[in-house]
Amino acid sequence: MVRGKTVIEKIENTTSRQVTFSKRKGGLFKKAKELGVLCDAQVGVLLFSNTGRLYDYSNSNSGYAALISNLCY
Amino acid sequence: MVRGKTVIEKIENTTSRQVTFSKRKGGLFKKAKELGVLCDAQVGVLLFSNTGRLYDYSNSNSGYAALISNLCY
DNA sequence: GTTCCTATATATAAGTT
DNA sequence: TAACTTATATATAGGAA
Repeated sequence: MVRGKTVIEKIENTTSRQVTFSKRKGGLFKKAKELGVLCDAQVGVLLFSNTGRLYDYSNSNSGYAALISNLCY
Repeated sequence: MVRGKTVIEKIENTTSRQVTFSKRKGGLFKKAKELGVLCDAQVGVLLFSNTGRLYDYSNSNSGYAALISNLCY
């Protein structure tokens, strides 16, 4: 998005990929949080990095479980 | 973010809130998709609007269930 | 409820420390 | 590694249809 337009394809360089993951994870969670507040919505975001690590965000009063529960019933 | 800086608090006007929800939902899903491609990550996003409607995005090969499954085991 | 327009706010790639 | 900088790409508020 900046010094050179970003092409949306897998970043092959491991270091760059991890840096981008960290930055965009922060951006995505921020956007999710804003959407929840602005629109009075329940929001959940799940991420598994390609190293298998889990990251998540939720603004649900009852945590992620409540969101999942809504899915199932 | 444009004609007047947006304050992050609940939008009281119902019409405006729904329009913003629709627009930001699109933006959030797009960001989630980009993160998945750029960083080779599995991504899931769940949204419940305040009218109770469910929206979701996932790039998991096996669908959202696979992401949830990873959470549980 | 969606889609286009466009001025401006925001996110962020690459570089630097 | 992680944090800061900043130029630029991108998202988006408000308006209109």
